[in-house]
Amino acid sequence: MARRASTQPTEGELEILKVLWDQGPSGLGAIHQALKERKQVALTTVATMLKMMLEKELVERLDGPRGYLWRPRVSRKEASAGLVGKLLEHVFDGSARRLVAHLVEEGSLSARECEELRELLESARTRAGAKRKKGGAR
Amino acid sequence: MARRASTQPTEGELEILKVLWDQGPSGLGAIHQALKERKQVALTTVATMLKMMLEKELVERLDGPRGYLWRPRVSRKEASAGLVGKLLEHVFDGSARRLVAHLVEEGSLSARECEELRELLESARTRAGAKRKKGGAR
DNA sequence: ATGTGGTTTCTATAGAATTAGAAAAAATGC
DNA sequence: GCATTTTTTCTAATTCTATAGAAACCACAT
Repeated sequence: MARRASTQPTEGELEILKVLWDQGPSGLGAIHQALKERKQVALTTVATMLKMMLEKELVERLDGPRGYLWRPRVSRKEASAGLVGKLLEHVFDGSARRLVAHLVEEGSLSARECEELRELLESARTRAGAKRKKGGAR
Repeated sequence: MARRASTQPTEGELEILKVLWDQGPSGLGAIHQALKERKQVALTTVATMLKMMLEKELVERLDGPRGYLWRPRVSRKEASAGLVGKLLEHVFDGSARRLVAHLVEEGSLSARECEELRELLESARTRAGAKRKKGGAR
């Protein structure tokens, strides 16, 4: 009668990872400082979350000058893959095309971004079919 | 010492919404049936979730032939917007362009899909700047 | 009218996530 | 060395989510 034993970062954990991705290995204080900008949160809360993330192997600790430095063990890319995958699977029926279409419709892309992406897709198109690592329709 | 009072669908709720979006207003039995295809789950579990979703106003009930018919109160589009928004915000720093770039890099798009998207972006590019509803950089 | 079968409500458990106080431990400043 | 600050650990309350049994409810066929 329980739930998943996820290794995926939760939303809160993601916030911390984002800080670490952005500013590199940081001490508790620095992490707390960065988070406070966006949301009021106690120092010990951050500490507790880091501890949990350590168990989930989302971060590791390095001996730093003052206590530990916390470093992500998952890359932004890896975390993204998991989250995007879930989104695709649950909402867009596995169709990345539909996801992009959604972004376009929602106006999330500026004209310039559309342009950039067209170019990106242009070059990807020629490479696709060869590179192909695992999930064509993930 | 509490948490948000979210109105966002959870993963489980999303599964139910997905069923409702796909097959329209349905009775409990039909929903349960559809869900069972993917995961073993008890009928009462589905019923309880529907009840919670009712409180969150994610669904509404219509008097049907046998009990209620359950109907989504959020469109696929709305739910998508929320989820994609969160993903963008937390992982891609609000850059939809980076999200698409991620999809391309991950090989989530087939050559044909790239082609389709290029066309889609082509036409969007010309319209963008005029239409623009709210979140250019969401 | 009564049993049958699906539906709904009530109740409860348990794990995950979020939050943070208290206190211990460690480093730092003087 | 000792006070101060920072970090870490311990503990715990609260909420959310997922799960489902038990029982009440209701339509309806015979």
